Parts: sequence; structure tokens; C-alpha cells
Amino acid sequence: MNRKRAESLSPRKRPKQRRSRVTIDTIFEATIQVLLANGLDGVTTIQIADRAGVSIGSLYQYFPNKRALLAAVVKRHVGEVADATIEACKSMHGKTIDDMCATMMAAFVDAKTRRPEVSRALYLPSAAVNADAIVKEESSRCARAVHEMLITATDAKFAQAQLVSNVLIASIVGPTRAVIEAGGNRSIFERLKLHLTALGVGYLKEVSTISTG
Amino acid sequence: MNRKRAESLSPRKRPKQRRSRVTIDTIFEATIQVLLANGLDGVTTIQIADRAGVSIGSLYQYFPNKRALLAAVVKRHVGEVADATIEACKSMHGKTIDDMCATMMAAFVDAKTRRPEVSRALYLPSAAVNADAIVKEESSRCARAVHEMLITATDAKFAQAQLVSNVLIASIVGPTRAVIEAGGNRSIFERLKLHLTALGVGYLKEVSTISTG
Amino acid sequence: MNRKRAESLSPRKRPKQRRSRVTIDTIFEATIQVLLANGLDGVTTIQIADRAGVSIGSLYQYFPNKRALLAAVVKRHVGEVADATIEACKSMHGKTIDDMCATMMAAFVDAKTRRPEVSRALYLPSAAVNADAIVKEESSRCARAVHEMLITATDAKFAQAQLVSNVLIASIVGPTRAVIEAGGNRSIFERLKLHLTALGVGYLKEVSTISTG
Amino acid sequence: MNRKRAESLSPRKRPKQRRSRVTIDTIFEATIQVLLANGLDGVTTIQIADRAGVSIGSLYQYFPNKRALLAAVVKRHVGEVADATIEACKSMHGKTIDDMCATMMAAFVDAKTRRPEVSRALYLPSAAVNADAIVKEESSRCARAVHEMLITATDAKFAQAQLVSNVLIASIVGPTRAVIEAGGNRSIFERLKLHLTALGVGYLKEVSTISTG
DNA sequence: TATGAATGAGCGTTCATTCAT
DNA sequence: AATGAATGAACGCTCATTCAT
Repeated sequence: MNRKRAESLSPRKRPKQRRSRVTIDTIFEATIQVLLANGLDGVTTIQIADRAGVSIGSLYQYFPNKRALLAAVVKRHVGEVADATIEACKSMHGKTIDDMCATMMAAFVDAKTRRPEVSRALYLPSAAVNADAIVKEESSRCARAVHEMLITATDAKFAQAQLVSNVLIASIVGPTRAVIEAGGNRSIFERLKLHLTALGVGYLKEVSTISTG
Repeated sequence: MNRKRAESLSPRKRPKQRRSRVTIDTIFEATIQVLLANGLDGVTTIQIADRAGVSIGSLYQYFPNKRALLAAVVKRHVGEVADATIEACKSMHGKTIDDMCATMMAAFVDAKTRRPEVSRALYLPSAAVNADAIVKEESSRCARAVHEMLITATDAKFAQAQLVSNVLIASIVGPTRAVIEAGGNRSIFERLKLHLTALGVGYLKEVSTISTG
Repeated sequence: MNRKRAESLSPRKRPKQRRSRVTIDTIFEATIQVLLANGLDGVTTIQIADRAGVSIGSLYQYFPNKRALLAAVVKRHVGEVADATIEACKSMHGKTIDDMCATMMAAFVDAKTRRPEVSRALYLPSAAVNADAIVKEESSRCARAVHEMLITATDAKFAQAQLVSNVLIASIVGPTRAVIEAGGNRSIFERLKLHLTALGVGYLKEVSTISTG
Repeated sequence: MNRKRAESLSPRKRPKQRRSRVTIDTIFEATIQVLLANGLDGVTTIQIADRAGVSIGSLYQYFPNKRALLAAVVKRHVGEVADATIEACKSMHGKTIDDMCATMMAAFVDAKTRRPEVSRALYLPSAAVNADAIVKEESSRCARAVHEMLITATDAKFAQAQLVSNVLIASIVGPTRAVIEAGGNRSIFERLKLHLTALGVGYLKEVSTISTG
């Protein structure tokens, strides 16, 4: 007879041991591969376990359910990108908006395209499985870091720095995704950085003159 | 959903008769309602049929499978937004980039937020069910229209007008989605238009001076 | 991804159509057969469906889950026995305790041993799957009927008629079960009736003299 | 539970050492607690082991499988109750049926309600896990003891003393269970003794006059 | 043409049991 | 001897889709 327990999305055990760490990484990698090969509906726990070379029992020792696994994979990736972007923002306090944008966009694009296939694989589960909450939160973290950076800009003041930060972050995701999904290569990614920088700088120049709405 | 892949996604019968037209609209509306109520994986064909007041047998007379239905719903919505945006672009040939952006952004935001709950409901199926191909195609249509408009701008020239158009279109969906999902109201949508216009104008000003990468 | 809905034990659809009625009976019968053949843990939805000659999908069209099916089978059986016993009680109002007991015990034993294998099969699920609630309720119904009968006895008065009724009902279940599980035949069942009657009559004679505890 | 049938149900090692004895008792107690907390199908070997403070590996050193564990728990409890009842019977050889019944019923109820929650916990596993065989055997032991006692009664003779003994034993478990499951307290248990005594005495008086069926 | 009962492949998940450490 | 991570068979159940009526 089937029991029911409260569904949690948090991982089941802390990866304290090295072995666990490796297993979890293997499972993450397998998830990405299956996602890439079969799409979101093609991801089954059995396939993931098979590809990772573990039994599904083991898989469930690390994750309470499939959603939690998918969410964890998304979180790791999105978190890394966010971390890199935030780091870049922190390093550019007190600079010009030109420098800020150039550095931030480069960091974002570099992080997002370090393994383009991972980004590509994760666009689907990011939208589904409640992982969009994760995406939203990481976006917020980035926006906060951008905000903190922007208010230190030497060559511009913003009436609505917070809103501006959110728009800025939200606006760079779309073009990046388009380029990744189109299968871009390094040189295209470099071109993307220039354009995202132009997008950011142009926007910031414009809004530094808009009066409070 | 988890069935064979690569089925036909095209609707089963042309809606030549008025009756079919109405039925299909009812089904579309039902789909959106169920999507809103239950989320993407809470959507079942039976629920849609029930809500639409038709038998699932009938539903399958209009759509070869569930993916096709979802894709059609997405296509209609995204198509309408694209049409409105394209129309705006066409009407602004020979104008300044300021006017172009203002008009285009307004048209886009108005179309997208005419029924915000529909947009909200469709973000999930747009990513899944291979409907992202549809989204991509409609984006391309928009980008082409933007491109055709941009090259007629009286106050700017673009070395890479095509790439610029694509970046422009891709950059506005993110902020718009964020605002819709945050449950924005009309006044927020108006503010969004201003910012998207600033984003576009600023970007275009910047890139009209960038030399070919 | 798996949904969760509130688990109900009530049948899914009213058996209005003759066809449904037959299908449900077939499923009930199959359940009993599988129970008899494999025991309680051997009862699987697939086996029941197979034996009933329906798909498990159909099985789930009639019952929301396995527990509900088992509960329904138990309820039908226990309900029939209770009905027969209650009927007998009603028919003996105003009689002597000898006649009351003889008639009631006969009715109970006859109902319970009409198809001894069914009784035997259902002892297990009666204890599990929350079906014991059903058993308890039907026992209460019987006890109430016994109570209503006892207070009309011409040759005895009871200080605690309600408690007495409950003890009486509870006391006859054990011996009957023992006899059925021992594989008794008709002549043994007849002997059982005599002894249960003696048990009842003897008890009632004794307690009609006990002063209120 | 749903594993192969017909495994050994006998404990794996004789509890010769004091340590084993203690461990087994701990496991028994843990089993009862988990049973009480989660019901029969909420009982898992891991939970039992956890609660007992042993590893499941150790648990399997004492019991070949889960059924055997459950059966052992049931056996200990039912055995204790049977022992107490049998002891009482032995002590009442050559007495009147009134005294016999009073003493026997008191012993039975006292043993069964010494820890009512244990009795309550074990009703389910007693029916399942083939433990009903154990219950049946212990009942037989009791019935034999009752039989041996009855034939020494100074104030009655029984044509079918063996059958009578079986009916007597079987008839008292139902009311006792009902009272325990209803959450009775000591005073109710005392009342139960009176009624079971009445039940027994009344029955014996009646059947001491029945001629061989 | 419209219906909706029937289908059954396939999913997520559990947990008794083993065995390398 | 004791551990507990790993296993994987097997379960309950869903739901897109079909087709007899």
C-alpha cells in the first residue's frame, strides 16, 4: 500500500564524504546528458540512474524525489553563474558604467558559456519543476549586486537604481540564451559580450536622465 | 506527455467552418484556464475537454495529440504578440530610432499584457512541448521586421543591423516576463514601456558606432 | 512528475449502468480469489485486474485506489452479514431470549457461511487497510439492533442492555471465524449455531441478574 | 513485505547470551512503538532498527526477515497471554465452573491488558504475516488447558468438552479486543471480566445439558 | 459525427535484504 | 561482529490515446 510523505525539494544527505560528492556529481552530469538527449519529458529517474551508473535506489538516497534532483542541478548551474556575476559586480564598485558593464557582461557570458551544453540542457527544467523559483531568486541576488555596484558609479546617478538593476539583469538573459541555443562558438560569445555591454551602457546612459516615474 | 516523440504538431483540420473556430477557441481558453489552475504537469487532456465542454474524443478531432494542442495555444498567443510588434515596426519605417523604439515597445508590451494571465499561463508550455521552436520562429519574424525598420532609420546607421535586431528583440522578453510574473498592473506596464524604450534607444545609439566585429 | 491528490476510500462512480455493476462484481470476485490464493501481501492491483479480465486502468475507473477496493469488498461482505443479522433481530422483537438467540445466531452463521471462502478471504483485509473501521461500524449497527431487540424480551430485563449487546455480538465473531478457518462444513456450522445460541442464552440469563456495575 | 513467501520464520540465533536477550527485547519494543506510531504498513525494518538503536545489519542477525521479526513479537505477546491463562486453568482443577470462569477470565484480561497499547499494536500483525498461525496455535494450547480444567469441574459435566473449550476461548477474544481498541481503562477492564465470566458461566451451564449433536 | 469507457505502457518511488568494509 | 550504503524487483497509479458504439 502506498504511503505519502511531505514532498521536500532539499537534498537528502549532506555530501560530507568525498564519495558522496563524486556520486552526486555523476548524477548531475547524467541528468544533464539525459536532458540533452531526450528533452524534459524524456528524463526519467531510471535513465538518469542508468547513465550515472548507480541504482535508482542510490539515486533516491541522495535526492528525495525527481523534482529535487532537477532543482538541485539547476540550482548549481544558475548559482555558479550568479556567483560569477556578483563577484564581477563587487570588483567594479566605484568604476564607470562602461567598465562596470563590460566586466559584468563578460563575467556573465563566460560563466554561462563555460559549458554551453549545460546551459542549453537546463533551460527546460529551469522553467518547470518549480526551479523557476530558484532562477528568480538567483536573478534577484544578481540584481542586488548590480544595484550595489550601480550606486557607486562615478559617471552616473540613477533615480530608480533598483528597478534599473532588475531590468538590466533580465535583459541580458534573453540574448545570451538565444546565442547559446543557436549553437554559438567562442567568437560569437565574444561578440555577444560587446553587444550586451552596449545594451547595458546605452540603457544606463538613457535612464540616468529619466525622472522618477 | 511522456509518449513517442516526433508526432505531428499541426492541427488536424482546418477551421473552415465557424463552428470549428468557436470550438477551438473554447478549447484554447480551457487549456489556459487549466494551465493557470494546475500548472504544466497538472494539465490533462480530460480536464481540458471537461472545461471546454467537449468530449476528449472531439478534442482529438481537432488536435492529433496533446503537444499539438499546447503548441497551438502557444502559437496563437505568441503569434498575436509578434503580429502586433511587426505591425508597429512596419508603421515606423523612415522614423527616428527614438520613435521606432517607443512605438515598438508599446506595441509589444500592450500585446503581451492584454491578458497578462494568458502570458503567465503560457510561459511553461512555451519552454516545454517543443513549443520553444515556435517561440524562436516568431522571434525571428519580429527580428526581421525590426531589421527592415532599422535600416530605414533617419538618424542612425547600423553595421550589423541583423544581429542588432535579434539582440534587441531577445532583450525585451526577459524584463517583460519578470514584470508579468510579478503580477504587475497597468501603471507598471507603462513604466516598463519607458524602460524598454530606454533600453532599445540606448543600445541602438551605442551600436550605431560600433565597428564591425 | 507525480501529482498527489487527497486519498479517498469512496468508490469512484455510481454503478448506474448494468455493465458497470457486472464489472464491479467481477473485480470483487477477482479480489477475493487473489486474496485466497496469495494472501494479503500477494494482492496487487495488476493481479486483481488480470484475474478480473480488465485492464488496471479500468480498475482505477471504479476505485480511486487499492485500499478503497479492498474496503469496498469488505464492506459488501460485512454489510450483508450485518443486514441479515439485523433483519433477524427485527423479526424477533417481543420474543423470549431463547428464540431471539436461536434466530439471530442462525441468521448470522448462515450469512457468514453462505460462501465460507469469501469470509475466509476477507479476514485479512478486514484487519488492515482501515477496513477495520468498516467492521467496527457494522458491528455497532448489529449491536444496536440486538439492543433494540433485547429490551423487548418477554422473559428477561437487562440493566446494561447496551453493553450486553456489544459483548454478545463481539463474542460470536471469534468462534465463527475459528470454525470457518478450520474449514468447517454444513453440519459443523449447524453445531456452531447451537453453541452460539447456548453462549448467548447463557450469557443473557447470567447478566439479567447482574446489578448495574 | 511483498517478497517471496515461505521463508523461515524462526529466529536466527538462540538468545543464549544475556546481550542478545536484551537486544532482542529492545527490537521487540521498537517494533511495537513503530507499529503504534505508523500502523502495519508504515513499519519498515530501518525504522525498527533506528528506534532500537541497532543497525539493520544487526537486526538481520537476529531475524532472518521482517515477517519472522513480526511473528516473534506476536508470538511473545500471545504466548504470555496464553501462559497466564493456562496457568490459571491449571490452578482451578476440581473447582466449580463459576470459580473456574472467574479466575480464567481475570487471568486472560489481566495478561491482555497489562500493556493495552501492546495488544492494540499487535492486532494488525497478528492477522497478517502468517502470524495468525501462531495465534491459532496459542489458542489451541489455551483450549486444551481449558478442556483439562473443565473435565474436573465439580458441578458440571460436558458431552463435548473439547468443542466447548474452543468456543469458550474463541468467544472471549472478541469482546476483549473491542474494549482494548476502544481505549478502555482499568475500571472498564474489571467490568469486562465480570461479563466474560457471565458469558462463560452462562454458556457452560447451557451446554452441560446439550446432548451430543 | 460525437462520445467516453477502456487500455496499458511506463512512470516515480519504496524498502527488504545483502555484503563489502 | 557490526555497519549502513547500495541494490533492484516490484508496487500503486496516471493519463494520452483509441475505437466500438
